[in-house]
Amino acid sequence: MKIQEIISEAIKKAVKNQFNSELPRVEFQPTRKDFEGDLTVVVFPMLRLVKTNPVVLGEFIGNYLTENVEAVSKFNVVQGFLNIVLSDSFYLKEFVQIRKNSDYGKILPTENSKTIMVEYSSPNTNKPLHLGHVRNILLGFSMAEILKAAGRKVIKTQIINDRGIHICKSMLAWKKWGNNETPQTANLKGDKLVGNYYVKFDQEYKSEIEDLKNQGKSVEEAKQQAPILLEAKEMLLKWEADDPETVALWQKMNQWVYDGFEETYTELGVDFDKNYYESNTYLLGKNVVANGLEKGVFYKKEDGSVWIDLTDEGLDEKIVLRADGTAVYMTQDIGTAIQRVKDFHIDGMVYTVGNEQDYHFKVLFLILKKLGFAWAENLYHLSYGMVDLPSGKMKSREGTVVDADDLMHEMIQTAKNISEELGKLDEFSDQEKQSLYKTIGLGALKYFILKVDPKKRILFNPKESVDFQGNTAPFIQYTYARIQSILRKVNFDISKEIETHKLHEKEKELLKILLIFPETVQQAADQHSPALIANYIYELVKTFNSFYQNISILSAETQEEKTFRAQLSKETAEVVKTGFGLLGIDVPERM
RNA sequence: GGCCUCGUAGUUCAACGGAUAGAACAAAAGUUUCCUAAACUUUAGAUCCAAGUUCGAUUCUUGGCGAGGCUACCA
Repeated sequence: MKIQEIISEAIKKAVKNQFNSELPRVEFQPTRKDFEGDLTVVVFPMLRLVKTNPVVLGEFIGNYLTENVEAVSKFNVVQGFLNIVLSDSFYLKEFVQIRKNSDYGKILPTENSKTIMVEYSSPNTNKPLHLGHVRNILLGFSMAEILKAAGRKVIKTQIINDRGIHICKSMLAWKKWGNNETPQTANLKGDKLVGNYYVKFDQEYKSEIEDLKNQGKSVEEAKQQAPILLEAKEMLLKWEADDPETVALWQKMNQWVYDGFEETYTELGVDFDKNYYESNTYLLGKNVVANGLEKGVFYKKEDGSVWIDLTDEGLDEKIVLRADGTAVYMTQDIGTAIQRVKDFHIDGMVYTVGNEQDYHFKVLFLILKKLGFAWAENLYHLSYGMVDLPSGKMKSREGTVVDADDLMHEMIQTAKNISEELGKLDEFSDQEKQSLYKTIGLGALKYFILKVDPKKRILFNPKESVDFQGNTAPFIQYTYARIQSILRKVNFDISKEIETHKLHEKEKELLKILLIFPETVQQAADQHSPALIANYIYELVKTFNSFYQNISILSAETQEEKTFRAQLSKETAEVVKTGFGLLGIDVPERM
């Protein structure tokens, strides 16, 4: 049982005996640094039930705890705050438990564990991945890892947006001007190649619009009548009619894109258990709408379109099927969700999608609830803010996007430049250096993005944002590497358990943080926030550095002290590694 | 117009309704015969405004102001 629970039970019992009132719960918080103590009980909330003043009640509880709970060694009361000091032996015992547990911080899934599907990335196949996708991918992947660590079974998925007019645009441009170019002949990643033709289409389209305007057409007319657009629409019809030539081209070009994406995913260190393709799912959901119509969840308008009325929930009416009977985005998402539950028997889903779709997911979840699916209670939209540039909003057509691959290369290059400047890695082989630059550069990128609360927008300055000092991955990685170095030099037996030891202030500080790691993982899972893990790891590392700088292992007076400090260092490194693993960030053994 | 999110040091980020609002970068000062100075230790600096609820509000409610998003029979 956790110490909070033990103390909480004891307090409830004491208050009941003394004042005859039942406390609903006891509130704890870590004691602030300026006061003596480890754990603080807030007495104020109890005063509603127990008529006395906070100091008296605090003293009473404090005395009771010191006498009846072994782990409590002393206490003090400041205003309405009861500060409890826990005994060194309590901490030492807890530490032994941590060391015994090789999966510290993780809960292993059992038969009864919930299965959660995490969707992320979900790209279009007409252009390469960019910075916005990077935030999405990192968040989704990290969330999947955190949920796993919190004892859930996880299936990672992406839905690939592989059909529609936008794909036809790049196909058409390639057909017209591509000269049968391939990624091999062009020596270009497939997604880049296809993306270039999408841009090419847009240029032609714009110039045609200009021509038409000069011929006296209005802007609206020009946009709709541009020959190249009409041609693209025609192509979409052919695709929908299964025209063999069109489908073959579509398959060929999409495959180029998939190969390109795969490279980027591998470089980022993420993967998927299952891919869904929109070309397979875009017809799903129509029969669900029909059923819902029978049940009265939806209603039909005169023109034949089907709607749901959500005005009772403070939302609008929303269309779920067009007048011509074809599906809209919502129809598809309803169908896909149901399909996924069928495929994997999942209990819930996390959708990693930008916050411009907050409304869409609110409606989607509500519809699924109204349709009566039990799992609809466990849907979560992991919504995140835009990634802005100092120059303004990213627009793919205006070339202001930061390409994911370019960005990663730039980060690795920056890591290289800084390392060379400092001359830190001169002894390493070229291969080791390359691998380190990657670990550091990509770590910096991932950490920079994940440490921020997902729902906040990020201002990303490619040049200045990546700092190799302070609250950054390189700082943490460096500390990890240093600990490994310390441990290599320690030549005594650190497997021996320390039973009694007077804890140094710095040791205790570090130990306290180590103890809350499992809680932090659970919280991060519950709140869907990798940022909690990132900030926890930073706090841990900072505390370690202070510990390490102020009390030396080797100059410790007794063998016990040396051993204990080495153990603390080792455990810190383990937790950093585990925590960073949840963020998808590597740690180097040396740097 | 309606709905949603955000607003904290010069900058980038923290803070289950709790004590004197924490860090980092940038600025100023210091610490290396001692396990990696990419470190550590100091100093200075902030809750958009106004009411309300509360023993207590950065946090909750209401009203302003500011930034962004959504408000398609696109996905």
